[in-house]
Amino acid sequence: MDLKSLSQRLGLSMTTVSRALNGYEEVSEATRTRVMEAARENGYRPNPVARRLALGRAEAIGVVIPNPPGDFADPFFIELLAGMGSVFEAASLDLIVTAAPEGPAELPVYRRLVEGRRVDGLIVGRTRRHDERIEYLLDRDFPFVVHGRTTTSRPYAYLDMDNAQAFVTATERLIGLGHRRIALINAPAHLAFAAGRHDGYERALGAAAIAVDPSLVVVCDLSEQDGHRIALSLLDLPRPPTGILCANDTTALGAMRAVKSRGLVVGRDVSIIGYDDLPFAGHTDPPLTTMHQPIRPAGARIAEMLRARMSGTPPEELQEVWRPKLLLRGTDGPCTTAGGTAR
Amino acid sequence: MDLKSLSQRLGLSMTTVSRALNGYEEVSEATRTRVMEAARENGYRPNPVARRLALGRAEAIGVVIPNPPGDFADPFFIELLAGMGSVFEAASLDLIVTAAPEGPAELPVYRRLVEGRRVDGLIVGRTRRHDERIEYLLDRDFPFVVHGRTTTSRPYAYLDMDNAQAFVTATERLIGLGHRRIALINAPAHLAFAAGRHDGYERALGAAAIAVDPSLVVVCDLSEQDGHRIALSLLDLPRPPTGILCANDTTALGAMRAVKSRGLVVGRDVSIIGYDDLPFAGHTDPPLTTMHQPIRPAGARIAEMLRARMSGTPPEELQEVWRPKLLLRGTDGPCTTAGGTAR
DNA sequence: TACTATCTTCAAAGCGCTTTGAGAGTCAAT
DNA sequence: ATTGACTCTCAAAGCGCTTTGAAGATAGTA
Repeated sequence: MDLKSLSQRLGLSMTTVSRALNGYEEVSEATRTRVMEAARENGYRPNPVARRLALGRAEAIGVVIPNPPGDFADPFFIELLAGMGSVFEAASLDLIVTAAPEGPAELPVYRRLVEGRRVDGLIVGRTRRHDERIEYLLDRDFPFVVHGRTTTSRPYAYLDMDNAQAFVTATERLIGLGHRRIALINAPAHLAFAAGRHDGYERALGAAAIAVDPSLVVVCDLSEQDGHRIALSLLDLPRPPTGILCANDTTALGAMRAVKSRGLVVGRDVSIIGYDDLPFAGHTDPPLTTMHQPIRPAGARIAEMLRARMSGTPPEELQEVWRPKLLLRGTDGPCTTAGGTAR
Repeated sequence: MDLKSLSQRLGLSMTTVSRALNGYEEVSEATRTRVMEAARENGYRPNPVARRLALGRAEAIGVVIPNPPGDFADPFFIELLAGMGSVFEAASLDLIVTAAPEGPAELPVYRRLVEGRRVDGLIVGRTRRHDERIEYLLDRDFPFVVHGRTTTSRPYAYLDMDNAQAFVTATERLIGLGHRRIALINAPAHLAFAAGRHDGYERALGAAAIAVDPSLVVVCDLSEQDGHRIALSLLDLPRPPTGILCANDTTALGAMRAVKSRGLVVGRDVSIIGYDDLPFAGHTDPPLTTMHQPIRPAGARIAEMLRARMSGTPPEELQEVWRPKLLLRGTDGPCTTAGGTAR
């Protein structure tokens, strides 16, 4: 059933039927209801492709999921997708998902989407401190929303977590528990959120008049293995930390394994705080104290922001920072070591 | 740069340029290279929407991710997406992702994709024993590939894991370690793979002449919580099991927690085997023995199968069953209890 | 030279929708 | 009656591509 046969059946022109269906003023109420009814009865669905051609829009949104070639892709991405999905579905926008590894193959994927007119808007995730994807999109004045933040002089729309605040909170928690030697296992410096976390960590230490010990600040590739390796090296320090802040839950898992393998007890000898609150976090042994962020709502909000951006809202009005919440579970505890050193 | 201006610039008709670009025979080699070159120089990309309208295809594939309203969506789905992504990208097919919870809202999402001509093919996951999505697609003769299997009299394309074989293997492993009281925490019966797993379990027990004890076969909703609850009830049995086979790794996590909370040691007092090999599985304490399946390659293969199906390969030729591998880690061990009972 | 066979190229007709610019019909005011 | 102001409806022109059916150019044969 296409527009033509529907309008013939109704004895109306295609124009009138199309207008009735799309809510134009110039159609009388009577004809409109008549048309709507007939459309429903005949199961008429406008051909989206024809519609797009006429409108000159793609009626689609693009997301590129960053998948490290070897690793598992970040599981939280699917939650973000689910959150966005509901909003786009309601707006009958298609959500086009592509996978690309970080690196030289990444930008071409974005170009294909943008220059090939396959999408009307993009969502950018796993943001880097300097991010050429964002520069590219800004250059072309293409609508997009970033999950995270980057460094650029031009305004852009984003929804970010307050990483600095999160790590102030986490650090303060450990300080409040009596810890003085607190390590930070951070993400690689090129990722945007790493800087904020480092800031928060130093700020909280400063406020408590604790000197920053550079040997306690280390970078990890976000894998469990690397978290394990790095935590071991921290524990082998002459004066090892009694608390460890981790870049994410996966890293925290590795750190826990390291602590246990040294015969120490997590949450007693060494406190650990993660970040993300992945599904497994409540179920480790002991359950992981971590920073929780509402991922699905964030996805939904990002989708709404993108819709606003696409209909002309200036990027300055589309900038939000959400605060993760500290979720106390079992891996943090009072510092039990005199002098603030484990063992 | 559109086809018209490109052909004008070349002094050729749109027909010839279009044909040259799309590899038709009727164009001389000389013109073809001339056209190709000009297209590249001018950065010409055919408008996909116009192309689709003319061709009458959507050039897109649909996937619906099943997201339980409350829970985290299954993390392995993103791996499947990543696997499919590369294949579709190469074929320049768009991958359209929608989220829908299992239930009454699910089929309408499929109908919208199919009847709204938004996709040329679909991938169906989280297959149910009786699956109305599959019946619907078969009724309409719409191309699709199933991840899993279902019960229907009509042939359809699928890639499934050999669940029966997997659970034969897992069960035999425990039997080989001396276990006699082996529990099965299975998935809800309406999910397709549950039956196969139950079969495999019983088959292996039968082969070892061990009677099936119905009180050792229980159903779980696949969450950690439920796995924990059910494992506790198993351990409270008059004659508790010494080995537990779990429907998935998440359930296994819950079971491990239950065992520990009873003061028992996982892998010594009670052996546990999971299924999926999720990223965390190697990093639990002790590391989880589980069944591994190559998810990303499976996604890629499913994508290829769908392309074949869309170009006419009969479904009978597109049916594959892959064998998961048993990954021995630390949660299985010899039965230490005389009489085959824990404690 | 005329005529057919073969190779290249083209103009024009869709694909199914939206939208422009204009034409009918209605009614109150002149 | 005439005019103007609305209200409702329509035919036709795109949107940018593919493809059909036909024609022009070139070469081969009689």
